[in-house]
Amino acid sequence: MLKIGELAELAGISRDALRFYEKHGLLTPTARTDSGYRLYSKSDVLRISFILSAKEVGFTLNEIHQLLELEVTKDDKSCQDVKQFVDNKIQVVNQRLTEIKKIKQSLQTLSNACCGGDEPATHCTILGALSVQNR
Amino acid sequence: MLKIGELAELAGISRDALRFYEKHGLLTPTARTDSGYRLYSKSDVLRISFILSAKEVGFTLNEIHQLLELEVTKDDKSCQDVKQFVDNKIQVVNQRLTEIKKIKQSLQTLSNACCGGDEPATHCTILGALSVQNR
DNA sequence: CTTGACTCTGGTCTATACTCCAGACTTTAT
DNA sequence: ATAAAGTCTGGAGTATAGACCAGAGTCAAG
Repeated sequence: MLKIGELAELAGISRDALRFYEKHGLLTPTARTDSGYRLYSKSDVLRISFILSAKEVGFTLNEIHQLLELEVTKDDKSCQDVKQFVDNKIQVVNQRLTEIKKIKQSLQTLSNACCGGDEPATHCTILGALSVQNR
Repeated sequence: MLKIGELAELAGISRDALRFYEKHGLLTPTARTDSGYRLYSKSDVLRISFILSAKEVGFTLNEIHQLLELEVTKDDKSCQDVKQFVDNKIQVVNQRLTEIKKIKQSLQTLSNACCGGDEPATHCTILGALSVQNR
């Protein structure tokens, strides 16, 4: 079991952020010491890593909450509901995937066009690379 | 040339958002009418679409600004600088790509495990699907 | 030539996602 | 045993990304 500072360091975020997530129902420590210190288990570590991954790619804490909520409420829901919700999210993720690939493509094009040498970058036209192929 | 309302509708955002982007140096309309109305050109449309794509996948307006800044400052910079900056961003994008693929994988696993029928979703264990394979 | 829709600037307000105290208690190291 | 480091709760403050509003000017249609 990890104390808050240890998990914070492991996850690369602040203690305050962990308390913030707890306050908003995203991650409740598995246990507390008698003196009230938060204790995080292995599964808490996995959970926080999911939260951070999801955040990284642009989900809001609210959306992440909904995703995690599924676990808690699944007994009260039909398979149908869960599947629908999840398939919906998959669509969102797919869209995001498409966008990010485009952006990568743009940056790659720019990088390739750019010789990398010492001279001014006048002909390394980023907007040519960036905007043309979006949407 | 488009007026602000027209571009707003086209891009699917608010007029206020467009003014906000302008205020923060992301998108200055190509021209103004004599009376001060903003006029947006075709390239402004491309630019806004890039901004929105980038935002969609989790870049902050600040990061987007940096990306677009490249275009403006490229004459003062060496190819080397530009290439370095861009290659750096590509790394970030790659990371994001990895994260989002993991999340998609997780959701997909969950969706597959879920029969989609009428019964309670007890065995559609999202955390099993979600957390195990992250990071 | 007026009415309604649109735009302007400037300002205040809001939600999200934290960060940063303060004051008190707990744990750890020497 | 005591000092330093860590943790607790509660509350205030901050940055981002806009939304919303007021009062005034502009434009297009009938």
